[in-house]
Amino acid sequence: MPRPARVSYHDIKRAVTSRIQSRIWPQGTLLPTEAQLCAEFGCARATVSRALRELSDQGVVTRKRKSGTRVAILPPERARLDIPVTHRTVEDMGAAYTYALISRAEVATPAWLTAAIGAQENAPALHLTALHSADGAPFQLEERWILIAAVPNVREADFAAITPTEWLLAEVPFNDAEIAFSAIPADGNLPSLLNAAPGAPLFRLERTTWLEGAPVTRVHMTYRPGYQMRARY
Amino acid sequence: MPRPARVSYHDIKRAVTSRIQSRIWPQGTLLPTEAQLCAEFGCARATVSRALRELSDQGVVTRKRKSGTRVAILPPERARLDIPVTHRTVEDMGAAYTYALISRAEVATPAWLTAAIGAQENAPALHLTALHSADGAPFQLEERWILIAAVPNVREADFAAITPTEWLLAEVPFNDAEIAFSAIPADGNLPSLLNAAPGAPLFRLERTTWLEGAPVTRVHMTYRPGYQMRARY
DNA sequence: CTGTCCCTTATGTTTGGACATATCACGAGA
DNA sequence: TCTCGTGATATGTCCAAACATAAGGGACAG
Repeated sequence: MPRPARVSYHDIKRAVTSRIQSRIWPQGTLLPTEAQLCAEFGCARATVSRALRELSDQGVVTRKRKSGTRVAILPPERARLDIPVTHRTVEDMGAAYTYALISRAEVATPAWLTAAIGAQENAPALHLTALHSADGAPFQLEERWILIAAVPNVREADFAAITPTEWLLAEVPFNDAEIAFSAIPADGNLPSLLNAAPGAPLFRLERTTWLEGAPVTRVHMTYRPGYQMRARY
Repeated sequence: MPRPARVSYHDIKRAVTSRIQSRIWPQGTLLPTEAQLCAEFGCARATVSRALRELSDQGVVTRKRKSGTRVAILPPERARLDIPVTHRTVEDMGAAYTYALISRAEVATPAWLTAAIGAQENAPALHLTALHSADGAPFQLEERWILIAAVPNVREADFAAITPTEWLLAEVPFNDAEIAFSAIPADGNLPSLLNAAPGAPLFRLERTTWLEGAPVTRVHMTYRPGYQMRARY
């Protein structure tokens, strides 16, 4: 098989993954050193290095100085999940997106929340609920707390005109976030707002974001009955 | 501010993210070219290039040949989710892990499945159900179909001794996978097996994997009531 | 036998240089 | 006016060389 005039790091990635998948290098195997590989492929060490670094980022191999590079044991099923803003999710389904603010109030952060995110007791927060709809049918209910200390100008934001998610993305940088997925029963005002049978299972995404270690906002996004969140990898 | 003798691509990443977060470069801004940046930081273009490439991988900036590098508009909320094998999930909770095979049978792939994953009609499959427990309490119910054509030696596998996930990870490479999360009601045998109230909301993860475009296996993993799947990013 | 020091080795990073390639912008020709 | 080329430009990739750094392993002393 003729090899291209110049060997790309893509070629090396392909060759290595192929040997791993065909069990030429079973899991746990120590693979040749960068120097050996670049001799084999006839390219610079930087090229091999980049290929192996990217495979390491993907979790296909693990690398350690001096020890060398090994085929990862139990590839840790790593999925990259893109969570677009609801606006886009709905439009990608080919539906018309509409948004309505349901409630807005300044409150003291509830105790369960301060404990969960590491905020000060009774820190003032803006509490919002909003409904995102697809073709007029309820799609997602958003319940959000924004810590006013973290974003003082949130008081001036007009959340009837722009969704909290989009306002925050535009106004507030954040370093760190945590998400959690769970299944919850439709209770409280969920059945009527999301057009669900009482007690019906609903998919919920919770996200908390921090800036420099200080909590900024927490959101609960509860989807309409039957919603599935998907990802490929 | 004194700068280190040699500038690392980490320094550049920090400097760039800092300018983005502090709104010196608001979203959509075209940032200086690599050549300009490496003049500013006093380093080689390859160093700037690596920094910007990694920021691009993280979704912080978007790059296009000739056009240049821009601060990403609406950073697409990209989460990397690590889904360890159940074995590890349970042990990471500090609980004792046990596993039991509940049923094993060769069946024709059900029609809804062939349609969903692109398999042949009535393709023979191995159908398994198994229960994963933490400290003796049901933790996750696994229901799996393995296409025998894709993995002929699955007939010899002893799934009483090893979990299907771990056997497959060790035996079968795969290129491509899709996962979906949803909330489902506890019905059928779920209430008794997972110790859930009938109709209670349960979190479910579905995963399908392919090898060279041919489906290999589909699994439904249903978690005990109240389970949350978490990720940081 | 055990702990310390040092040498070796494999990966990690930077450099300065070169060529490749996508694509924007502009100008000539239809 | 519109279309098609063509050059300029910013990113994409590769190279050869060098130094940095973590860590395994052996020599040596206690």
